[in-house]
Amino acid sequence: MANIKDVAKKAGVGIATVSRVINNSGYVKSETRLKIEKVIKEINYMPNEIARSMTLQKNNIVAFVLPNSTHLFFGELLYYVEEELFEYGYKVMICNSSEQLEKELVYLDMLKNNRVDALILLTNNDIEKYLDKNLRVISFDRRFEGVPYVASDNYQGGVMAAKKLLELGCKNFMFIGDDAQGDSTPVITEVTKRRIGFREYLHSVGIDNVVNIEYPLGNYMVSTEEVHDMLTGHMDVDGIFTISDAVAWAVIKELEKNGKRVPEDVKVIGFDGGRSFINLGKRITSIGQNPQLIAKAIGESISSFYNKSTVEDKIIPIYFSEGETA
Amino acid sequence: MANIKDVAKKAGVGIATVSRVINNSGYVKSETRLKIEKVIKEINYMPNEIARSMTLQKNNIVAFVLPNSTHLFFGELLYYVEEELFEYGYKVMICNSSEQLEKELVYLDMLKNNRVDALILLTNNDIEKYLDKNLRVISFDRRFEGVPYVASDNYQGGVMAAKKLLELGCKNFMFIGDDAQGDSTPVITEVTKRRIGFREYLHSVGIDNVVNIEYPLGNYMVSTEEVHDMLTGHMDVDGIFTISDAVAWAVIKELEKNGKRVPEDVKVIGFDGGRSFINLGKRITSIGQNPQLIAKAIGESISSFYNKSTVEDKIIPIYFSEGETA
DNA sequence: TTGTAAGCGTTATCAC
DNA sequence: GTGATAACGCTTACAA
Repeated sequence: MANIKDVAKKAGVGIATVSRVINNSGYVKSETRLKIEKVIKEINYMPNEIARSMTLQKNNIVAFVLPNSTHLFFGELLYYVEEELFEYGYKVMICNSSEQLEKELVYLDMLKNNRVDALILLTNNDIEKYLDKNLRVISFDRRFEGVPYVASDNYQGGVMAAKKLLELGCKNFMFIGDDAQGDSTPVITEVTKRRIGFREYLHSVGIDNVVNIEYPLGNYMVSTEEVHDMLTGHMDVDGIFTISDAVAWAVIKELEKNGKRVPEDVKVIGFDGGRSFINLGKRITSIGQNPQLIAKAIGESISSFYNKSTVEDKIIPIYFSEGETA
Repeated sequence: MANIKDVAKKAGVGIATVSRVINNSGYVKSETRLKIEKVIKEINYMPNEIARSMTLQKNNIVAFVLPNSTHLFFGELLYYVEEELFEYGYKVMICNSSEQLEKELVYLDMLKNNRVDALILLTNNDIEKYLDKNLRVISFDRRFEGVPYVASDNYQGGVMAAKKLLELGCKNFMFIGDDAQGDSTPVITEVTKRRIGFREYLHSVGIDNVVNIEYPLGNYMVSTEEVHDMLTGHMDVDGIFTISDAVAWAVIKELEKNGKRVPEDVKVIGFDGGRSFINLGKRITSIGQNPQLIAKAIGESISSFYNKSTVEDKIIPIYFSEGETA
């Protein structure tokens, strides 16, 4: 493979001049430039990016660590993050951690190794002790001391769901979502705020008997049996808010199996935006997260690492997504 | 950040010795090794991977170029590819090309740039003229002259679907899938073999009046209107084989809208494995592709680039996936 | 404007 | 066993 020396020799110039031409930097007589460009084409020269990273101490690669890219919402987010960062000239390395701290740490090391310029971290693990504030890490949906984060406005999402169910005349409420209460190391994720917003709003209008279902953190899907157990003894609820559309869907199926009509008898609101479930026959009413806006925020944050001294936290608005289940 | 020189100085040895310790290569007195390891821990040294890539001319990054990672099957494939290559020590860079040749070429350049060691290419574009056989490219589901490929046994998949529908007593057959016949540059993808296998098997048992529906290549989903048009005038068919589960699902919905019962009146077999549609209420009967096996094959091929002179093409077996639509 | 040379942090060759 | 030193291919002072 041809290198910069070959070009310089063949064009009868120094390598510095070739470098100036490639990078459009400094002064080059247009005559010389033309000659060099001709040679570059002739011998089909391409600058070696590894060598470039070496000198520049930057490789324009960002790693996105997430539990599982086949999860509906995460997959969408990955898609938009890649699209957005591409505009900035960054390439995205993907890491499906399967929630394993060990695999997450491998990528954290890659950041320290200079193999990637920044890390987007989407995790429920207790990774705090491995992070420090001068690492270029963006956290999504989770707060770590000193690490900039991006999150949807989960609290308002909860409030919005509560308001909507009230508006529709519901009387008996239920929230279903994962939580860390049962864990040995309790972690407060941003996601928890969906529950908090929901319950606090209901509390503010004098409703306190909300049925609260919690299952272990990080289970992105629930099984039929689990849903069955969750609903057992609570067949009187008529307004359910779930932590995700995937869970909402499972709940709706179980309700219908038990002879309940959705939304006539029970109204169900999910979370994420209902997009991925369009083909399910019934479109889920949902609080929508906007992966495109989130990706944009992440892109800005990453580019801020190199342009600003501080990177701001960002809260992304959610929206109400009309559907057929509430 | 500490480098190898710092370690050497602090340990009172040469950098070559440190390098030997890090890489476990060559002879090092165990006493010296201990001393060096101690220093490495003390100053928290990590070898700079960019520099290493520089000398080794290898960076252990593979780019996976695919149309869209949110497509159900592609997303699964991406997941397993990442998992499999991780075992080999490779990291995966993702590129959603959105079918744009332009974006695919950016990644092809990265391969020539040394930014990635190999490329996994999943495309319907006419990228042939940009490829050459000494590039480390693996193609999935598409054959390019001189480029090793991995594909499911699409032909047998078509045969399997035909046999099954016959076995179930179907008389009037239909195939729905994309194809390049209408394109300016006709491209034969491996996927086309699903159609060929299906039709050839039916032909071999004397059935030639198979209704053949084709739509433009690369549309991974079809709209309600398109499906409506496809079925118009063909309400007598009772055995349908579609190019993907996503299309199968759209077809089933349209059939039911027209008062047909599936599978009682019409039997439908999709392609991909029906996994992603488990929650749809009805599980699609399907010819399954095994993303895990495919990923394994891709991993082997990529590692062969560095160990063998030739990389073999690989055809991955498909399987029949029992469902409720045939 | 242009070229020489130092430096980026490794690995690997080759004397000692 | 070990340590200089030459690559690897680029960017960027600094000198000319």
